[in-house]
Amino acid sequence: MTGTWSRRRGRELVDAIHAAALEEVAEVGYGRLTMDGIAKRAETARTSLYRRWPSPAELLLDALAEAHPMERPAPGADDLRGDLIASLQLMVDWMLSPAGRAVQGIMSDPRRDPVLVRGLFERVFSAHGGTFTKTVLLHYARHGHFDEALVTPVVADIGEALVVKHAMDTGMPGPDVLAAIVEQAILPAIGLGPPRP
Amino acid sequence: MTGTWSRRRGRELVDAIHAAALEEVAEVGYGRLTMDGIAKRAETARTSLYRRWPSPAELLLDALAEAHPMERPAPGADDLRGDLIASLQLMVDWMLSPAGRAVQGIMSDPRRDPVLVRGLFERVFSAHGGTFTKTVLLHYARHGHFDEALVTPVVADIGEALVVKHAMDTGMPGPDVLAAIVEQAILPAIGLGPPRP
DNA sequence: TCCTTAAGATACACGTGTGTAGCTTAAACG
DNA sequence: CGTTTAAGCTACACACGTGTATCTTAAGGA
Repeated sequence: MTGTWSRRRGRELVDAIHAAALEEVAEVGYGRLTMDGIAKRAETARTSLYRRWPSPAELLLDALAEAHPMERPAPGADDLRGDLIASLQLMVDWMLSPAGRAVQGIMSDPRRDPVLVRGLFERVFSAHGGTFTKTVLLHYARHGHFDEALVTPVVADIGEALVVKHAMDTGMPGPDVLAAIVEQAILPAIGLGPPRP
Repeated sequence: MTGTWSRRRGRELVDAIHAAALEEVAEVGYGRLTMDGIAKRAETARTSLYRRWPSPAELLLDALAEAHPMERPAPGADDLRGDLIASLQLMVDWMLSPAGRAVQGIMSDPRRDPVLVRGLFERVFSAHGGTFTKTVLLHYARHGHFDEALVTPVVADIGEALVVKHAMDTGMPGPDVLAAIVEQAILPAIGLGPPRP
């Protein structure tokens, strides 16, 4: 164009394309993800994309593989309620991140690729010790705060499920809602809740 | 074409188009919903669609407006657990119906139309007395089984949230999972659960 | 039966995405 | 500095969806 100008190459370019792919899928959804859209967003030529990836799906998988992994909950010693809230806050933060929004875009598509989904589960979730609240719950159960047998698959999902539903219905839950979820749903399920004090 | 053949008209044709629209959005998602796709699935000409609707969104809204409404939970007198399971089963049935699958296709799209979503909420959900489990919970609370104040927005969402999450992760929950959700998550939240018997 | 309605079919110009080819030229490296 | 690499650009043929126009013809009512 006019005046001075620089041409991106290698890592720098690839990173820009990865970022563009994550933004694109978060905004338009996996269903509308196109090479063209990613290229335009990354301000590069479509041909540069085809030189490296054969399809938007492969490109996106690459982008997610290089995205920052989500933080892991680090439960303390004696604040189950606080640590549960913190772990849900971690989840909310991740859902708001580019990678998190991209994963939502993929997971919610009726035509989501099973292979891609399995890869996501293994890399993003399982590899990091399961769900957010589960880590915290198991920690406190093993430290004798309650019976570990109470942490069933259903109970381990309560927090995440309510956060996702709230995000779908009303938007991302704030700290007050997270506290309500912990107090009114999770803690009662392990026998430590407000009902019947 | 060859031999005898009939041409659909009026209601018959409109119904076929409606059905096609619901199937289409359930299969390809709201993001990939096109007049062309609906027309092909309904085995009619695209021009016949444009004569009645200006866009896939309007067509879909019409289709949902005419779809069978979901059944309402009918709580009995003395089986809270059973009635909660039944209400969740109702939800699962609805999610598997054409209209239910269509609504999922809409709700999960990053570019979902706020107007369309509000319309859905008012017509499909609110008009029928709120969420599935909430109806049952309020019924039993008002009959003195527990304090109505315990039925907070969060508590009223527990069942639905877990059903949706399970459907996303693993597929539609079976009766055993529904029972686990009721016993391990909903009942404890209103002080009637297994923990601390 | 005749006549009005509207479904079906075809065609069009347009826009957008695909995947490939070929060229130019900036960046990186010896 | 000169050479190699690969990013940027343009063009192409193709496929698909859009929205409109036009014509034929089956269906259903007067």
